Order: sequence, then structure tokens, then C-alpha cells
Amino acid sequence: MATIDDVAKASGVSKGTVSSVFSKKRPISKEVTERVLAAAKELNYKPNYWARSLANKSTRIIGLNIRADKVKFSQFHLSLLNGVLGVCYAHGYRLLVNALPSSFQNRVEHMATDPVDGEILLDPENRDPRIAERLSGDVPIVLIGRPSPEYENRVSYVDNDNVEMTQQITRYLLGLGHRSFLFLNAPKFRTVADDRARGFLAAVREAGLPPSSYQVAYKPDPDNPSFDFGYETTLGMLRSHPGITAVIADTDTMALGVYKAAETLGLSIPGQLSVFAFSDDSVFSPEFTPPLTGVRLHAERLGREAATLLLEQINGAAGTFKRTIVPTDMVIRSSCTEPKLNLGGNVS
Amino acid sequence: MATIDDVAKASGVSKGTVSSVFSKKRPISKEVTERVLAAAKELNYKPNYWARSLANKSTRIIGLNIRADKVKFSQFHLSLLNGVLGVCYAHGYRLLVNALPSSFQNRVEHMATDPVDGEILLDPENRDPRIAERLSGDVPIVLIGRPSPEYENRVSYVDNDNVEMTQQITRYLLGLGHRSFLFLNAPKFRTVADDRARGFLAAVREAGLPPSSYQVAYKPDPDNPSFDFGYETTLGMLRSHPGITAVIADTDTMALGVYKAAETLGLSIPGQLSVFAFSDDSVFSPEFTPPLTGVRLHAERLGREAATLLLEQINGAAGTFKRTIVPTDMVIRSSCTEPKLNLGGNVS
DNA sequence: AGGGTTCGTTAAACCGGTTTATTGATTTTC
DNA sequence: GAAAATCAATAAACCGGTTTAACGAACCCT
Repeated sequence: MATIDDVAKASGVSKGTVSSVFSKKRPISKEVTERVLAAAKELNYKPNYWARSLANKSTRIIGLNIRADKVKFSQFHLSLLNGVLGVCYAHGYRLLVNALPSSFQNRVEHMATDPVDGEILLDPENRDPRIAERLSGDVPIVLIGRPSPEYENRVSYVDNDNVEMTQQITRYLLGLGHRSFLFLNAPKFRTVADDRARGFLAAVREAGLPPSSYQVAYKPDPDNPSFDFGYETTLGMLRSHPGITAVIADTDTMALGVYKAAETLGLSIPGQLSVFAFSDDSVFSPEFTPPLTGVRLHAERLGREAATLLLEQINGAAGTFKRTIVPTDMVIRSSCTEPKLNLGGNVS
Repeated sequence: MATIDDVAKASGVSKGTVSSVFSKKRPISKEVTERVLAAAKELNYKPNYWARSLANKSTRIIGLNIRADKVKFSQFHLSLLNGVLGVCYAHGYRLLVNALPSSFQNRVEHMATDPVDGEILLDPENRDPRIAERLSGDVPIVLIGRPSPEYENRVSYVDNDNVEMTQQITRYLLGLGHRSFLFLNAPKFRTVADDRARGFLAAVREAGLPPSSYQVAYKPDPDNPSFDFGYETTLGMLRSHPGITAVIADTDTMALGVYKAAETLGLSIPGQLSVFAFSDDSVFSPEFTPPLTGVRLHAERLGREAATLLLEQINGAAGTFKRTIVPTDMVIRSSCTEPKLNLGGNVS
């Protein structure tokens, strides 16, 4: 590949001039500009991205970081990614998906700064080691999801109000008459699982329900499929706790597992079992049988807001920490209804 | 951020030595190594990625390129992305999503080489300008999808056998007794649309059907939602051509649009209308009502194979062009059946 | 006509690493 | 015990750009 020196030589100017022609950071006469551009075209020259980044101390790349040992993007991540990409697109940034195994990063020979101007961290966990690491460098970060308390005032983040949201939807189910729940939650080490558990517990306690009337199951391993977790856990729990009339699922894929479990057990939805999901899918969930009732998290908007916040921080106000709460919408379709009380028996 | 010079000074060695400690490309005595590492830790030093890339002429980054004006990843792209990411993960590569608007790239001040060691091009089109551009540089590329003929022997690519596959599934529908089709195809400028149309036409001609017995609709705009295209086109076509008994949809999301159109028209699936889809979703499609019959494209494997091919090309055999065909599987569920002939009338 | 600006261009330093050629010390070999 | 080979470390050149300081020519003003 031709270098800037080749072009300088070919067009009879200094490399500084060629640089200015391409960066437009300093005026160059029209005549010279044309000569340089012609020579560049002739030689098929393009400025080298790395050299430029090195000198500029900027890459116009932002990173999207998922926990190293978790490689698969979910449905939710897809919407999120689309939101982030939209902002990147609008501002001429590229997006680097950063998912190196920690075994790789910890080796001396692979140690390096991240090649980005800023980074979005997905799925924060309690005491997430990624945060401390970034905080000591000078790459701005924005989390999607709440950081654990020790970082709460030291980073920007975008999140739903998971506590309030979960409390509200639990109240909705309580309002329908449900008194015994299975809550299929996110993996325990994720902060979002805490928040949702808190909201759920606040609502059931407020209603005066005893701990025996609800089961909270945490997805053990982020790598195993949500569908399977939903299926197996529901199967097991409904067998050991046949009084359960409503299941709250962490994702719509998980909810699908619940549907399958209900089928296996011969339970009709929503007649004998109500299913509620935290979801973001506007295409598939309405087509479930029955159409899924749930709450939209607006993943795409989460992504958009996070990217916007990050760019703000990159281009100026570094060191200020903002928090953006994205509202959620409950979408009532047909998978939740009043429970048939098959214990008391005095219902129409 | 501390630089290599700071570390060299702090530990009383030359920068070359520090470099060797971190790159492990040359033996350094244990004693010196420890001293350098200690100083690095003290100063919170990490090698600068860009400087390293510049000197090494390699970033361990591969690019994923979608057409500039098409920013949203589909369901299909998600699986594909997961496949690519898996390979990246295994080999310590990062993935750069490259989706800059062409308006951006064409400005002199933004011109630059792509900051990657190699690139995967998605959704190739006829006479795709991205290919020519890459071919003149020295960044290896792999396409997912067939390039148009002029490039066919000059690039590596991974694809399904779309011609054969479509011919086969059309034969399947013909075998069930269908004689009037609606084929909802991909956007016309994409090479995949050609292949599928060819396979479809081969099958219907082979069966001796006249052109009046099938309609091929191309999705006009890649940016508009597949669901809407499926819904609206099916609605329109079935009204103007009520004889149609089978619809072949390009994606499962599109098929969902067909389902909705059937509902609007009061047609039962598969009783009055059979629906077939090119799909990749193993989670949702079985849960449609009725479960969707289709052909699995194995997007994740397409991604995996493409990434593997690309890494092969990066680490050695550049200049050799390979083609990988990923097999497809027909999955027969319940959305296709014999048509009820409501024209002839002499059927049980 | 002479002093002060403005403007376009250049040479050289710089960004932060890697690498090559060289050196000096230590070990091996006969 | 001297020559050869091995080894660790260094100084300087290099990767391919950007930027600063300096400079000469053209323009402006009185």
C-alpha cells in the first residue's frame, strides 16, 4: 500500500502538505490540493487508519463490551445493538464488539489498552471487575444497567427502573387475584436481578403474602439457553408447588419455555396459568398462542441513549456522570388473567 | 496514560527491553522482566493498541460490513453475528461492525484504510461496489452470500445453495398439489434474490406451470420491516389472485406477516393457505400457530465458516479463494399441506 | 517604498510502540 | 586458555501519519 511519503514525492510537496489535504485541518491551495489528490488516486493511496489514530489519539470507534465468557447475543442484545449502531451511524463512529476471553486478556503478551474512544458495558454485575479496570484508564464508559453501589456515583449509566417496574407488574398480577408466583429471574450476579427481585418482593410483601407463596429462581448460567431454563424450572416448580398460578419470566424466550412446560403439564394458558414476561419483542410475542402479556423494555432506546451519552462524554464533558432512565410500557395481551381458584372453590 | 518510555525510565532499562517484556518476542531475563512488570504496574501502564498495530501492521480485529444505508440487524444477522463472534472469541480477535454511511466515507477528510486485518461482507449485491474497493487494497475479504459473476472467482465466500434449495422446496409444495404460488423474495438487487428466483422458476417450469400461475414479489426496500412487507403484499396479491394456495416467504418474520394477512382475509393456515419460510429460528417458528414449515439456513454456521475462512486467509494463504457451501435442512411442521381445490371441485 | 499581516508550504519533531544491528558479558568448545 | 558460540540488553531506525515552528512570498496600508 502506498504511504503518505509516496504521495508527497509523486506530487512534489512535503508530507505535511499531503496530510493537510486529507485531514482538511489547514488550508491548502486549490491547485496543490488537486495535484495531491490526483497523485493519491494514481497510487491508490488511503491514509493509514492506525497511524492516524496514533497521532490523533482518537479512533472514532466505540466499544461494546459483553462479559468475556458470554459470547452469544440474545434477542434483547440485538435490539440494543441496533440502537447503538444507529447512533454510531449518525455520527460516523464504528462499533467494536469487545468480547475477548479473560484468559486471553490476562496474558502479558496480549495486554493492551482498548482501541476505542469510549466503551459501553453490557449486563453489569455486582462488583463488576470491568468497571474498576476502565476507571483507572482514561476511556469514558457508559453502562447499560445499574452498576453495583460502589460505582453508582462514578459512572454514567442507562437503565430501566427495574425496581418500580417489577413492583408494578407484580401488583397487576396481584390485582388479578394471583396469590402464588414463580419468578424466573436473571442470573443472580447481575445487578438487574437484584432490582427485579426487590421490586417483586416489595409488592408481594405489601400484599401481605408469606414467603411460602412465591418462588424466585435465578438463571444459573448466562450461557445456557433461556428457553430451556424456562421450561425446566417451570416444570420442576409447578410439580413441587402446584398452587402456583402465575409465572413471571425474564425474557420472552424464557416465557416460551414456560408455555412449553404448561403444555407438558396439560395446563392451559391463561386459564390455569398466567404468564408474564419482560420483553422487547414487538414482532414475535404478539404471535404466541396466546399472545404474550409483558412489559417492553425498549432495548433499542437503551442502546441509543447509552451511545448518545457516551459520545457526549467523548466529545467534551468527560468526568460528569449522567443517569438516564428509559421508561417501560406494559403491554396487556392475553397470557394473564384471573386465576381459577381450584383450592377454595367458591368462585363462579 | 503512561508510555513505554516512562516504564523504561522507571525500571532503568531501554524501551526495547520493555517492549520485549510485553510482546514476549525475545527472551528477557527473569530479573529484568520482574522489574519492568513491577514498574508497569506501578505506573498503570498498558501498551498502546494503535501504536502496536502500526508497528505490527496488524490489529487483531476483523470487520463485519453491512451495506452502509442499512443499519438494522435482522434476526438472521443475529445468528450470523453469533457465529462470527464465536470464532473471534476462540482466536482472540475483536469484531468491528463497519456501517458507515457512504456520505461519510466519500468525504476526503474521512477517507482511510479500514482498521482491520480482514473483513466479512454481508448481503452482497449485484456489482457490489464494496468488493471492487476491497480488491484494490490488501485486506482479505470473505463474503456471506454469492458475489455477482464478475467477482465469482476473485473472492472467497460462504453461502447456502440457494438455487437448489429453492427448487427443492418448490418441488415439495408442487408435490403437495399446489399449482398457484406467491413467492416473497429478498430485495431484487441482492444476489440471493436471483438465486432463489432461479430455483423457484426452474421448479415451476419443470412442472409445466404457466407464468400466470405464480407471482414473485421482491422486497422493495431493505430498510422497511419484513413483517409489513409480508402482510401487505400477501393481502394485495391474494385479493388480485385468489387462486393462490401457497406462499413462500423470505424470512420467518415475513411469514408472520403472511399469517396476519391470512387472518385478515379469513383464510385458515394451512387449510386454505400454505406458508413456507426461509428461516433460521429454532426458538420462535415452532411456536407459531400453526408451527411454521420452512428451511433452516444455519446462519450461525454461515458466520462461523466465514470467520474461519477469513482467519485462514489472514494467517497465511492469502490470494487463494475458497467457497464453502453450508447445507440447509427442511423442517416440516404444520403450515403446509395439500391445497383444498375450490376450483375443480372433484376432491374428497 | 517600507513595515506589518496574511497565507501557503516545509522541515523536523512527535505520537508510542517494534525491530535490526551492535555490543558486551557469559558460557561452551577443543 | 584462547576462540567460538550463546545470551541479554541497548541505541537507533522504523511504522505512517499529525503538528509545531519557521519561512518566504504575496497582500495591505499609509
